[in-house]
Amino acid sequence: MKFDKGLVAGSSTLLILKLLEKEDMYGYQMIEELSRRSHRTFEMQEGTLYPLLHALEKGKYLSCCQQQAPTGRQRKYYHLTPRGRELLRDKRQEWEAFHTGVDAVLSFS
Amino acid sequence: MKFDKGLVAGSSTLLILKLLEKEDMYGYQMIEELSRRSHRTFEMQEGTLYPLLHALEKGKYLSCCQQQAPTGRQRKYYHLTPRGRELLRDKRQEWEAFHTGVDAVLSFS
DNA sequence: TTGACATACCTTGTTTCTCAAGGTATAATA
DNA sequence: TATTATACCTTGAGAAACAAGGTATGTCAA
Repeated sequence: MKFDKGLVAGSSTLLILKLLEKEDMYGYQMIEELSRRSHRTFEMQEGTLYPLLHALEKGKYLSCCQQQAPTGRQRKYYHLTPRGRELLRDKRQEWEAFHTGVDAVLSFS
Repeated sequence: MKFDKGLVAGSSTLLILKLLEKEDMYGYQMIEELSRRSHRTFEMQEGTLYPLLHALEKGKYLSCCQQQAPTGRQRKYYHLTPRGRELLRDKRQEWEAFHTGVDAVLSFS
């Protein structure tokens, strides 16, 4: 689905961090998983994901290690650092507050 | 509260249209009302609101008429057009879908 | 009366972010 | 052999918030 660019922008970090909460993943896999878990609601573009991953790595929220896949191809697996877990918690709270605020306005009559 | 710029961006149009659903308002009043109805969650900046109002007016989603306030001061009251009501409905649906998608990803375990 | 504050409108410049579009390279498949 | 899927990446255009600045009027206390 096509969303307002803004909504996507505000949530992409949260969504990616959440994906990595339980297991390490590589970029291509994240796009697949995000689509799957959201029931095809979110189809993140590569041009959105890769710069975001690089920024998160630079900020020490993610660490990265290159591994050989069973197929023989090279993959970059990203891992959530403790610092990244904190950010996930913060972003989650931010989302809750935001979501509550919007619904309060929408339900006003 | 301070939010990720993106989330604000994605919802500002929806929130403003919703404010005007039941009554006409002027810019300054919208900022107050939005803050009140969201329980101080959203403090929209004037630099965000005024360009947005102008864009919505240009797109015929809002109409505007200047009126003299009881205080003697000039105010620009904005009114939701039928076209604006359609946009409100669409933006509302977009928000529902988005919100459902995010929660689906966040509740995945 | 004068200074501060609230009301009410507006614009500019910076920054940040998505995404379309393009690129590279390898493995699998037809 | 050609195409598709996988897997990574960058560039450039466009959109939008917001800090910071501006103008002007009305109210109110010292």
